[in-house]
Amino acid sequence: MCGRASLTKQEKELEQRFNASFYTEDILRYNPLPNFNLAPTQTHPILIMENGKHFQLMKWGLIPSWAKDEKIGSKMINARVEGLLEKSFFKTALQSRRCLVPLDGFYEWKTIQAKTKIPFRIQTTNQEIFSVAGLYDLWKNNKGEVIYSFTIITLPANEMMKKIHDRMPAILDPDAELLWIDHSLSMNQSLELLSPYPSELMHMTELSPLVNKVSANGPELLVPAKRTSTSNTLFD
DNA sequence: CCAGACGTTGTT
DNA sequence: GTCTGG
DNA sequence: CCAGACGTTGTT
DNA sequence: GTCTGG
Repeated sequence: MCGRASLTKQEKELEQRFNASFYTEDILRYNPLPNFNLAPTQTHPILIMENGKHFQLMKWGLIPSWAKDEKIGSKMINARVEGLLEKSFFKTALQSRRCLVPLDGFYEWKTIQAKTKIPFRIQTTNQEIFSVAGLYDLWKNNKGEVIYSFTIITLPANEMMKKIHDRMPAILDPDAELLWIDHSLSMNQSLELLSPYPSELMHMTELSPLVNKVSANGPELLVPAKRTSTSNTLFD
């Protein structure tokens, strides 16, 4: 699964990386970056291809347009790639509402025992911004305000990720990013772009439990955990 | 046809 | 909205 | 994902 | 235990 992430860069860096721009009013009203602890329901800049490439602020957790209540969104933070074509929940989004989720890391917790979990930060080896394949939708609340929301597609874990978890987010090869949000692709063509990112191009760092708290959000979260006597048995 | 669901994860 | 179940 | 709350009534 | 909030 993928339930927490980071994008520790500024808006300007994001604009340069994707050659796309923010809406000025979004930046004035919100201040989404940098974010050291992106959690479900929080607002994140998402890249879409509507009237040109631009970043749209969206809440993490897909709220389908027909939902009566936005609460469903906080559960719909991931979509398994294996089920995308079979589930009405996601199928229409896969057809016409694909998006890129820019991140520079994500967090996973390795379960040691029922009540013991250790957080890890996973990055690409170049430590740069990468894109995760996502889906989005628009939902109207009872005031008539439009709420954008997104979900992150997950794949079976690659060899590196298997050490801590059996799923991983669908990180896209940079060459596949623009295709993923291209409207001319069929659903099947878009699915062909999704494959586990190579273990050799990723690396992970054990963190302290500071990151557990959603309210914690600063560079101190990224400091690697001090090795302890239990650490040596983590991957048995 | 209509009615009702629509999701993932982890844990047991 | 769209799919599944009956 | 984890952390934290989980409720109703009447009165001001 | 289960749901909500972030």
